[in-house]
Amino acid sequence: MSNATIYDVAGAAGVSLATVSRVLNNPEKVKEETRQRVLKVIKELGYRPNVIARGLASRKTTTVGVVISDITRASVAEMLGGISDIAQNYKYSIKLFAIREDMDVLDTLQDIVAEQVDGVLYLNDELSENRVYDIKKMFNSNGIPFVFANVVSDDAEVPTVSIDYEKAGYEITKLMLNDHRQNVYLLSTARRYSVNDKKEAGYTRAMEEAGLEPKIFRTSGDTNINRMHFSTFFSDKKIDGAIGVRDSIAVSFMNIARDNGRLVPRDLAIAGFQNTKYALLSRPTLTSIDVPVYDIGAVSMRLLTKLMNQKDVDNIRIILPHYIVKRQSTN
Amino acid sequence: MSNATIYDVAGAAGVSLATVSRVLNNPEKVKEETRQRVLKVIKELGYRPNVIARGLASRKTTTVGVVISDITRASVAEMLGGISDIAQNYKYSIKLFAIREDMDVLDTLQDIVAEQVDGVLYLNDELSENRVYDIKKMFNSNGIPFVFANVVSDDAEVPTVSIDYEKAGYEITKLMLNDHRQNVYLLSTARRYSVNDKKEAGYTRAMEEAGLEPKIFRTSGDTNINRMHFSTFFSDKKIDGAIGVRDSIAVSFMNIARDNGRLVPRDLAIAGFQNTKYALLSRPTLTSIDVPVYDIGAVSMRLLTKLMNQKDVDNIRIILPHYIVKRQSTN
DNA sequence: ATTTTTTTTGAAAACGAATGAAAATATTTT
DNA sequence: AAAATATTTTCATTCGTTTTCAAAAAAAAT
Repeated sequence: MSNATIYDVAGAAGVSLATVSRVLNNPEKVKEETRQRVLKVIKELGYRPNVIARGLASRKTTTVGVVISDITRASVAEMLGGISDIAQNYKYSIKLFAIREDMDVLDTLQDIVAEQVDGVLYLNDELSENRVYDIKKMFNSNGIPFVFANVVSDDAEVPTVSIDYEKAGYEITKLMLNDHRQNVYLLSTARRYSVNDKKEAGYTRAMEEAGLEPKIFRTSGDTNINRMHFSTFFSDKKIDGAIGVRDSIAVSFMNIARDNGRLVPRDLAIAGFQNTKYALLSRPTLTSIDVPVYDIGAVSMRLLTKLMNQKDVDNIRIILPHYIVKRQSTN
Repeated sequence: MSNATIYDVAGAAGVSLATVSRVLNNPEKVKEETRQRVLKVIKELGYRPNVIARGLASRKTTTVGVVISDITRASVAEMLGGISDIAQNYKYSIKLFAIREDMDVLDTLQDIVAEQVDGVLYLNDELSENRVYDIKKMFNSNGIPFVFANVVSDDAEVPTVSIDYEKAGYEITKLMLNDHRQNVYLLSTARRYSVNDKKEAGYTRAMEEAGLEPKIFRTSGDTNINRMHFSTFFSDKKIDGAIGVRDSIAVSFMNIARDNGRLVPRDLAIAGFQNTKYALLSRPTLTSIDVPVYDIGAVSMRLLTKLMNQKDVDNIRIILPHYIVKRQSTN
């Protein structure tokens, strides 16, 4: 049990605990000589300050709460990777809070507040504008800094980090239209939320500019259900282009199209969003919008540290660049 | 700022803070009538006990540390899903600790100890037996319960949850041999660690039983490097079966085999490990060993809660069942 | 109506560190 | 060498809970 406390260190070094505390937190305030002595004892005893006690006394836990819904999704995991790397640089710990469908979100957030985290990172692209507003209000009233990662919101006071999804939707649609495709579908999700709304907006803008009717098909995320839904496409619809709001949707659509005898990309161009490994491992490989998920995580975390340290931040709404990775599934 | 403390509650309810504390922690010890009164005030004030202060006083944080290396890997993320669900049931919070290549593991673990977590879950299938031993020693000397998830170790005192990888390796190899394949390769990783050692052992046993020479090919995890390495296979080697220690390895090998004109499964049978989404989204779909990753996470967490609560646990080495999911890449 | 037993409450001491004010020591100025 | 000033260290309090011990109140037994 190497449970040396600050008292043990103080005793062994022949100083008061205040001095030990200062060696750790304000080293410049203690004389070089005593500092070295204390440092030596600290090393000998293998002392590490009890993070909980420190948290109580200083009212800072150097811990950030990260709120996620489905960690299983590749993008979430990768974002977490970015967060974790930066958090480590700034010596913050990460507490994970998974929000399940059946839970009262605001109530859970209250719990997070009780956990005394110094700030919160909210990862969830499936948020509606109303939800964002509620969450903002709740954290503000508790004085807890927060950042939304990969969320878009029209509220200029909400700190967010994401890409310009409208533009991305526009560009990828444009890519197909320039290739003389006439029947380009957007495969979106059944549930509505702001990120996908933007993609849809961009898609719609491109279609309308070209004098074409936008055709949005909504599906659940589930792969098996998709198979059923998608099959209907190939009986009569003369589809020649499809954009999935996620790579996994695009890939499973592509597989089913090929099962139905369509040649990709000759008969049918397909593209996805997110540029995950699916896009790379599929055959043909999938054209996809590269969303810098890792960076979104990293940048959010960096923004959050600034907010936590009261630095006046010039820009709380960060848009990162995206680009289209062209692969075999489009011309 | 809804920062009601236990004092505020005590004051408003006209009782001492000890009573309020009891209402929360030993409700049966306080008279029904006062309990209701206190509970009412708690609700009115929106009081939630400060988790940090509680942690200091009780020396329990109801927090578990989860140690991971690469969260990006699908299996890790899914395991985390299982952990998170169970942790929530038992009201434990999760603190995430990512260990990077360049870090001193033992030193990091000391930090985790300083964080006062009640227990630790170590997720990492890439551990050597020595490492496991060091980690065990370190946690034992600090009296912190721990469980290794998806790790195999020969040390009977180390709590682990995993599947029988040796058996799985044997079975999947057997599947190919029964199909009269003669040149079955195992595609393993360059770095050695116990989980893959077991897979290799199972593969080797099956091959030797059949009087065939085991052929293990070691590759890095990187997809691009794989491409180079794998290509050499198709110039002269008369390979007719391949087992990847991960789905992603198997899929990328399969893609390259097809690029080289091999027909799967006619010329070449392929199988993977883990049964991830890759296996499902690849064409042909990939035969794979289903490792119940979510369950491994969930069961580890449950085992850990038992250990944290000093319950005498009958079995600290849990083997979960696996099964082979046969798909198009094998006959 | 006492006394005894049981239940319910409160006062006060932890828990381990941070911190502002005061004391001690060292340094500079005169 | 004393006074003034600056630096370093210690003292005492605080953070918001849990928990022990003892006192008070209520219930049961006489």
